[in-house]
Amino acid sequence: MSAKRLSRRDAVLDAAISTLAANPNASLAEIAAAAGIGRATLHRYFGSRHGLLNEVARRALRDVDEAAAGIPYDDLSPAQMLQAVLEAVIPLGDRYYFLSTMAPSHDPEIVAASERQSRELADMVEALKAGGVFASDVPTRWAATTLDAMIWAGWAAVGKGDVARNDVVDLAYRTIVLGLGRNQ
Amino acid sequence: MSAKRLSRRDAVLDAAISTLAANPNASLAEIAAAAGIGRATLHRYFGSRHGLLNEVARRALRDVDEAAAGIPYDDLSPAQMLQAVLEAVIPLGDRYYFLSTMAPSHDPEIVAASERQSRELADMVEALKAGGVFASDVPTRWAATTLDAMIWAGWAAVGKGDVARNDVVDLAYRTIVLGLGRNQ
DNA sequence: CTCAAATGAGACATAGATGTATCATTTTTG
DNA sequence: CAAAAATGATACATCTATGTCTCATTTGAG
Repeated sequence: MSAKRLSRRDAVLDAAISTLAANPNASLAEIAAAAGIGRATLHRYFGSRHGLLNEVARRALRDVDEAAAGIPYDDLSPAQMLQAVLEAVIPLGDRYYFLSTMAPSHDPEIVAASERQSRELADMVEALKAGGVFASDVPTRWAATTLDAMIWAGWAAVGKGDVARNDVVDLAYRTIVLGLGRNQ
Repeated sequence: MSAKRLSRRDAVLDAAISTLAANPNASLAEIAAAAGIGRATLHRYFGSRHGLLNEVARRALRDVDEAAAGIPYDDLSPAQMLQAVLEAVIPLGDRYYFLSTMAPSHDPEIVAASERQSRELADMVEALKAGGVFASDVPTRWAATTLDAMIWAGWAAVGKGDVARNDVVDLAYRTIVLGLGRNQ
């Protein structure tokens, strides 16, 4: 049963992320209802609201890590790498949103992992600059800000129905590459 | 006294927007403390939390309208118009954030005003396309999404200290114009 | 199939937020 | 200055969310 229970846990965490992304004030009762389980079971799984938020944050961090780890960086040009990252990460826009707005900032482990991911994003920006994809005079922090914003905005636009799911990566890619690239 | 009281009301609304932008779950006690007034006075002014959120939304809509109204559209090229809009609106990023995430969606007047502002943004995108600033093959909804995202991201980046206040408009302008522009 | 584990539903106590009322004090108005 | 209005502090009742517990029922393992 442990395997099944694990997958159920994951499903509950998924529902929690969706619900919280739609309404950051969602109560545990709403989250439990969205997950299709009883409120008592939610407490059995995660103890407290704090425990739930903690696990959601860890799950979000892990999802982003796994998506990034699946990219064959060595076989790709810098531009292809950017495209692959967008392809992998835009569907995780709700994770991004959760981490940047309501992640528990008390847990040092979560803070450390968030900072590591920010650092990795900055490293990618530097690589894109070195590879000539981004202009060298664009500040790295601004480029990273823009990437984050496009990832979340792309995900949100799909959710609102403003952009087709199959178009969003190309649109975001084009906007980023031209917007931060060297204007030849 | 009415003038003074009005300005005080405005100051309280300002504090409420700041506090709520930092923490959407902020209690009325926190908001009152941030505004430097007693919790009872907050109730005297706005009745209930719902009433406060309502007034904050109206204030945010009005601020954006006023900022937009101060722009001399007729004397500006399309590109200058975009720059002027960014200059006027990025400092209102917290208003934007509030309106897009926690505005009361029950009040038809607020919903209507929000929709009108979205329409005006879309109209500006069309004007920028017609003026050759934006590429004609960029979907209008995506361009509007990108503008919104850059406004909020720019404001947030200044708040986090990632970008200098005096740089953010130029950075956002460049990123938008190149990102959505015709790649010549 | 049988039994142990897990679950859902509900009761319950508690804590925090909200809304109302009161009163002494301060501020504004005339 | 004197009256009126507004404010802050406080007390109070209420409501909601949270966390714990129990028990009948369901589910899964052996």
